[in-house]
Amino acid sequence: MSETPRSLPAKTRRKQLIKATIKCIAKNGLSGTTMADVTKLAGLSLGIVNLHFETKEKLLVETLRCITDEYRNGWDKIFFNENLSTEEKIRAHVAFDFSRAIADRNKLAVWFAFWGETKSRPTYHSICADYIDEIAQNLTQLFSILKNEQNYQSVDPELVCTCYTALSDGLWLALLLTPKSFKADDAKTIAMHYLKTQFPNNFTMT
Amino acid sequence: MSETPRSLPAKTRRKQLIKATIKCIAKNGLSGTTMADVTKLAGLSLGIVNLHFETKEKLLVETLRCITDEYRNGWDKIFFNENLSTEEKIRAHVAFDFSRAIADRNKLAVWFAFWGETKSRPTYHSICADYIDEIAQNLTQLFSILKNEQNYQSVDPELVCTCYTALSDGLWLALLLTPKSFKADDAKTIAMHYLKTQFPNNFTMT
DNA sequence: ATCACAAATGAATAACTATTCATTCATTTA
DNA sequence: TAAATGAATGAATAGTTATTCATTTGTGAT
Repeated sequence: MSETPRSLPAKTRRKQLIKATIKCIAKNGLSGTTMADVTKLAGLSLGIVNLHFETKEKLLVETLRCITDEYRNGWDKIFFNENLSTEEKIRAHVAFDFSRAIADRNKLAVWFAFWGETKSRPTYHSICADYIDEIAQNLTQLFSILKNEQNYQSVDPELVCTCYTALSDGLWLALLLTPKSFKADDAKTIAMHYLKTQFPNNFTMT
Repeated sequence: MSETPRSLPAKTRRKQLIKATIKCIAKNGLSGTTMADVTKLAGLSLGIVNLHFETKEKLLVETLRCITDEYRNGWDKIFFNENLSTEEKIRAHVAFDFSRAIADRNKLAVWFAFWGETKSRPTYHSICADYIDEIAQNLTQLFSILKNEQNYQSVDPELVCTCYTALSDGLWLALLLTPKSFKADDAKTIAMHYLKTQFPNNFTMT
């Protein structure tokens, strides 16, 4: 019998509850997410969240941290991969932004749910501010290196970074709001279209 | 004495309550917005929302409709202004997107709060889907006209519209998340930077 | 087998919040 | 000026939901 054991390592349980929270936020919104919903979705008992996270608020914070960490880790793997050229790293970054794992509609709903609350919740805000800054620095650096390697005269790496990042966030919104007519591949095409305008020698050919 | 009269036309009261709701969502988030907060912010009594909107949910829906209408109306004024050239209309659109009235941080918080819930609330979703479609059609048309007027060979108006729209949404997010280091003027610069890549003859000079 | 321990349960509780509606109050009408 | 009207009030109510904790249950040690 491979029944789920009643007792499980704390880390596994926490992960299980966070996964249920993501599903629940996507399904009911942040304001409609209750402890009863989350625990039912996880197939566990009502009291379990308080056992593993103390409060609902802490569960939510850990959920946000989970998806920001996932994004940051994926991005680090690309940035610090010695086998990739600068161009390949940028390509990999775009592919990552619109991959199954990241551009998943449930997770997108969670991102936007928390973004909508950053103004009122300093904790959410600082978790977001953290990774945003780190990734902006790394991405700017990649654009800067590519500019020098390939002698692009008029490119402003910092501006291109801000522009690409905003574009990517906005494309995520389109994936969330109009999933029927707009797919991850369309988003990727548009992101590459922008990069082509800045680095025609690198991103024009497939 | 110019005290606020105790009794006021229903429309005025409704507007007053919607304004308070916007402030409240910005201050406390959608999940932290209570009837008590909204009415206190409006300087009115607890029961008044139910008197004018029946339920909290209906107040929220009208709040969303209020900001989408404001956006749509502003945009219509530009699009149907016979005194503006196509280029001027596009310029005016960018200026509008990052104007005081639209790129206001309270209102941005409201946009994102509702976007974060569209997946779970069909009503919110359909209100958004509505205006998105209309504006996309109009904006695509402007790009298409400009392309033909000025003989831009390789421009794809629909793609440019999707790209500009996503970029603009993403820049709004940046204004919401990093208000200290990123201002409306920076956002405008970046939006124009993108348009320059597509229509260098029109948007390169100030 | 038995015991001891830790994890999990879920009924009960406490806290919160939307909604109701009898009453108050300002304005208008006669 | 008095009566009628209906907008506004806010205490009371009803419903919802986070949290607690006494009890149950599975697991590993002896």
